[in-house]
Amino acid sequence: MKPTNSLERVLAVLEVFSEERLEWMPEELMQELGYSRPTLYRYLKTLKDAGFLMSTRNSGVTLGPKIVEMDYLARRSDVLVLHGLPYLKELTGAYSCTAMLLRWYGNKILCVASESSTKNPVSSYPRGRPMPLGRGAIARSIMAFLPRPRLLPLIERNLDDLRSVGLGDSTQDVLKSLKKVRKAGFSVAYGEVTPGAVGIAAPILDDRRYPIASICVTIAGNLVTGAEIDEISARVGRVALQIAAEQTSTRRNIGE
Amino acid sequence: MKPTNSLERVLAVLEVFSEERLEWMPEELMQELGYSRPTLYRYLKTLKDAGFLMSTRNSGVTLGPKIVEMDYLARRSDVLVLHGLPYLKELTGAYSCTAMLLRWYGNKILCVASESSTKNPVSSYPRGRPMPLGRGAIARSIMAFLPRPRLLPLIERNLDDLRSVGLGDSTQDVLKSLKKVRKAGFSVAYGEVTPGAVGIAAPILDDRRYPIASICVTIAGNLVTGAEIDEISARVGRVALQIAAEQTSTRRNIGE
DNA sequence: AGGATAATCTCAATATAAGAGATTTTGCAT
DNA sequence: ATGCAAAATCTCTTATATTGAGATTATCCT
Repeated sequence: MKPTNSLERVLAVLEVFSEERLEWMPEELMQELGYSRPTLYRYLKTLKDAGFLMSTRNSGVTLGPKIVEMDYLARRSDVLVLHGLPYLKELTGAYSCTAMLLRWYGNKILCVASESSTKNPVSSYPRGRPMPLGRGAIARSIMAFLPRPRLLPLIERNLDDLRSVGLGDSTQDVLKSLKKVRKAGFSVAYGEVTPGAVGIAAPILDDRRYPIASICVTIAGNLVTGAEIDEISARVGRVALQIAAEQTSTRRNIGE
Repeated sequence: MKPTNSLERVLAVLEVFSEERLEWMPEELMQELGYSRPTLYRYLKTLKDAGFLMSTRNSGVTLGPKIVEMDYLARRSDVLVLHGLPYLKELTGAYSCTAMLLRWYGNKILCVASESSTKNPVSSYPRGRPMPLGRGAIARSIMAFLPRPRLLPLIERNLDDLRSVGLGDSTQDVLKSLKKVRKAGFSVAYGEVTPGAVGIAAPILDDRRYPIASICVTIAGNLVTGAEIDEISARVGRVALQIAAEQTSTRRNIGE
């Protein structure tokens, strides 16, 4: 995805920030993005004036306060979060666990809401943190419902991980495993992302049965029996359906 | 600030989202921003592809998942948050209260971190929520340290609010009240923002004594005596100085 | 299936981004 | 304070990308 117009080139500046690289110097950005000095500084000025970036002491730049403000608004406008939160609370009320809501966007799985009822959660992905694609119940719950052409390249790219968690050796085997998940409607993983943690996830599908998100309960493995996992799985699956139902019914009356 | 180039015009699309208006229809955006149909749709496509916006099922747009992801990164790169959080925990550990860290940017006071040690906090501004400028200990703690030319228009614009909380009837009176705050180094407010809540705030100044942020403790009024408020005030003031000392960062002010 | 609404495309006119290099401003040490 | 080096901005021309009216296609909803 190389930028083709100036709009995308400005936005590309924001794309370079990552967990590994939270601060950039102008020189580095020129290098990384291939922009000339005046151009880069023009972009930076625009982004800083809008609050998307701010300068640091050592003349570097980091993400700015406008982002913070917009995330607050995003929390309030995301129907998935709004509808889902009560269910997360319900689940954390029922079990000593962490319950999360994760969106499937681009090629990422992104946590958008997270609730915990345990002091030291075995695994707590906070809002905004992307999840790995190749391992864990969440990834599988989503992949299982992706259309083949979308799915295949993902499997190829993550085959090593998928193999290591026992999904199968070949693409075909993985597809077979995913078919089972599809049939069950949920997915369970034992310590794939965090050692000792059991993850139970169910996809949230839109009216075309395309996965838009996943709901997941993470619980310490030594706290639950197999029967309990079955019980929780069924419950998570039910909740996923309920959230999905509420999503598709969000219609608006025309004519305001 | 009317957009002068295409970069600012794209970003202006993101500016229209507010707590009152979380979702926009393309038609409305054309109207509001004055862009032609193809242009608006081009912008929307760019912003959606980058994840800054997403479409809703009624063909409207809302803020998208990229925002969520970037806020996660922003939390990890903001030295104010990183240095400040332990102090917030210290304060919520010592008192049954809410402790917050708020940035001064543009003409806004924006909460960037918030911790509570009480079940039902009397007032809990979450991260990302802007604070009113005319009332409350926080606003005053910052205004007291603004240079005159920057301060005067702010006072004029919020004179009604400032008057109603007893800061003075004229601009001159308000200036006098703020001078006292400046001398004390902190500010206390009784139920100005939330009825029954006492707010105690101290500014975080950069090396030029320009306010970049404020730290605030909010506590239920019926929980504290006057003496305790004095104690907390001194403590909040000390913490503000400590955080300021640790700031190796933001020297420049953003969004002038 | 059909009508209405939403989104995209075409293409000419024109405004406007980009960059090399000079210049100014700022940061920092003495 | 003073001066030096690094950082940021400016100038100005060229060429290119952006724009919008209107037509066209895709999508939604009954």
